Amino acid sequence: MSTRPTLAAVAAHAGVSPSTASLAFSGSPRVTPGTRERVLSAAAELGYAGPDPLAASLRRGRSGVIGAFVGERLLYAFRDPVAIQLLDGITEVLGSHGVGLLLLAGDTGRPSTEQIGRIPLDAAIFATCGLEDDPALDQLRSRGVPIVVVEGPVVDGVVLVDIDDRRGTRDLARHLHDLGHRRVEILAMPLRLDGRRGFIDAARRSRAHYRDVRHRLEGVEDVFGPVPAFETASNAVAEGAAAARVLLDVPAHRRATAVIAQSDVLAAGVLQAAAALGLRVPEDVSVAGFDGADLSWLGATRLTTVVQPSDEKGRAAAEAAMELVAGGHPPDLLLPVTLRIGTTSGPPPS
Amino acid sequence: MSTRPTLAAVAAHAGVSPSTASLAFSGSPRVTPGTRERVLSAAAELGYAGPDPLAASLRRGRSGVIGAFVGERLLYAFRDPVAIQLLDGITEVLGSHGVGLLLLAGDTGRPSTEQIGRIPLDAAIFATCGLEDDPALDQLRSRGVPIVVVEGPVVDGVVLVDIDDRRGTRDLARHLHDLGHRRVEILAMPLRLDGRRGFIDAARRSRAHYRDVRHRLEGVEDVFGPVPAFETASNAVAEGAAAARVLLDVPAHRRATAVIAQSDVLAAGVLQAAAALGLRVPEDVSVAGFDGADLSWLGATRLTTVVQPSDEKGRAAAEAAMELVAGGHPPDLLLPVTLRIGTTSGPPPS
DNA sequence: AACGGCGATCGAATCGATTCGACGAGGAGC
DNA sequence: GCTCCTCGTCGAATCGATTCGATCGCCGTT
Repeated sequence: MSTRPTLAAVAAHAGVSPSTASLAFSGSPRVTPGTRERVLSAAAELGYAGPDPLAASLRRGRSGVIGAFVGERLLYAFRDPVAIQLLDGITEVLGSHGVGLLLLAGDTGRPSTEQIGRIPLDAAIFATCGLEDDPALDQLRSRGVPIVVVEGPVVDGVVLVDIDDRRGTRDLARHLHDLGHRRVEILAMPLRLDGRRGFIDAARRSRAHYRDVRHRLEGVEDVFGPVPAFETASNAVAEGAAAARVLLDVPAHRRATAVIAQSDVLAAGVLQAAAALGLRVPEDVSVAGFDGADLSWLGATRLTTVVQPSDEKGRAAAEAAMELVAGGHPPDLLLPVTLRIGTTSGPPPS
Repeated sequence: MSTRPTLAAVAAHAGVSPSTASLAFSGSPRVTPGTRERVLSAAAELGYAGPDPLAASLRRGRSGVIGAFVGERLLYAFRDPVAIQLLDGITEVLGSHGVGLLLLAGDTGRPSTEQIGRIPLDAAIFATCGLEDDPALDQLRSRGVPIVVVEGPVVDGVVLVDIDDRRGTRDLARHLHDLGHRRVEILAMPLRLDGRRGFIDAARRSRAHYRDVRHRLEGVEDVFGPVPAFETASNAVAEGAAAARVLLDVPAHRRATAVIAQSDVLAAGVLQAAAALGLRVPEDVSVAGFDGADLSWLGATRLTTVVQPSDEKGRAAAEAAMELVAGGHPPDLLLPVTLRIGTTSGPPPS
């Protein structure tokens, strides 16, 4: 009893050949109901729970597992509402195909490199990590694993699922400009994960690791021209609040009339900081975000933001991955975003 | 070029046998540095990225993948700070072993049942789902996949990682009792996922799906005896707030002097509702939670709660799983919890 | 010089299923 | 009644690496 029965054993017990037994388990119509029945009951007698997935995978050349790389540490990704919706969209599609989602920490050195070599992946989705030079990406490519990248770099042979970050922020900036704002500041997500905070200069900007962050800067500049941008160390409410205290705690005549946060999470921090400083939103300062995340805990306040289809992004990425696995050539995708005007933007103080 | 090179091809190219090539790749000390070098450069020439994980897995009998079942839908699990910390603890340990984490939606019918049969798992961790009668559990057991259950049922041959829910709530209840409270109410997490809300009666309670919820009821009753308990439909802030409005929006003489929420998330909802109703905490009503989650967005308020080591729970579960895979027999585990008294509990109004 | 020992390399079996082409029997058509 | 076709079943090759035990050669020893 130390060893589990194999398909061959079941076949022998049922008095059929292994091939027939295999057909029976795969539910092929080429096998007689009676025979199938015999095989199944033989399996039941022997306590055989079905073909070994490992062996089947080897033969088929597919493991039924798709890897998702989420930034740096999983914990951070889990805290990001957008990443979560993205993952949810991915699992939704993969689940319906009977494919499992393997979580991998991207943007990091040793562990994942080793993992990638040992874990059978049918395809990989780079979900929320910059990767201009990710070793994991190269390794997977040389292994021939199909890859889908969400908001990542344009790489040959890799399917890209993107959203129109630049256009979205441009629309948002125009909205603020139309309201009369002329002095705005940007609260930026990290350009790379080195824990740095502070105003972004040209040198720093050129070392940006994340494409979406850059695009969201550019969108604002399309309307306002050069604008001061303050980089946060991570995309978190507390980070946004801390940065906003720096930006807003200055005399009114030098204060920006609008703060454009690059994410709703950061914007929530700005709202918190503004309240703490006794500034009214939008009377004293307008606040805008990006993502269209669920911020119901803000109460009656509805954030002016750019809504992106996070879950749709996940579904699209997963579907592209499935198509790649099937041997297809899905096209790159650019998903639209829409401006949603809430209660946090208004005319600048006169 | 349509087909990738195999280890055998590399071996031939390097002028060694496949076995030696394999040894070279696995970094065995039994192979001469010179030979290894020759094999590696042959691999580089042929564009061979290393042994196929699928084939290696079959031979080894291990896939390097461990499955984590999280309740119902991943999206909900992702919203739960405890579940997230748990997953983070799991990934931390698995990552250090070079093992991947496969996310699976438990507590659901079709898709996972099918997935389980097709995906090679070395072990499974049931993370946050009740499963008195989960078909996935049975299926995995009959397949011989080692299983670790976090706060799940006691099943023969399954390792249990648990926390002392009952003792924790008991300590908390005693704290409130010592303060003078005599009329308390419980705000409970769902007993099962059928979307039901309302006071829990005996019939409902007997159909409970989740053990931790039951234990947290019992802990309170150990001190106060029978106590009204209001069940929420899901563990979310908004749910807690909605339920708290029902519990608190009554004349003061009929109102509970303390609300014991079964999670910090629910407790946050209670605080929200109390504020909306104009009730001061803890002067008008004391509020307590469970988990010790990060609620820094509450500001200065520090919730009285029972702190559980969520990440430690994850690490312990993952380590137990690794030990099972290695053929060991890790013991069941009961992790301690500690009462943390914050600013939300005080004497009852006189 | 012969022998023993040791370490590097090789052969061959194995992991467990899938699948393609072949084969045989039974039924339909002429 | 004979042939042809079809449907169900079987054999055997294959997926790609790992690993145990055997082999072969080299070096040190007496």
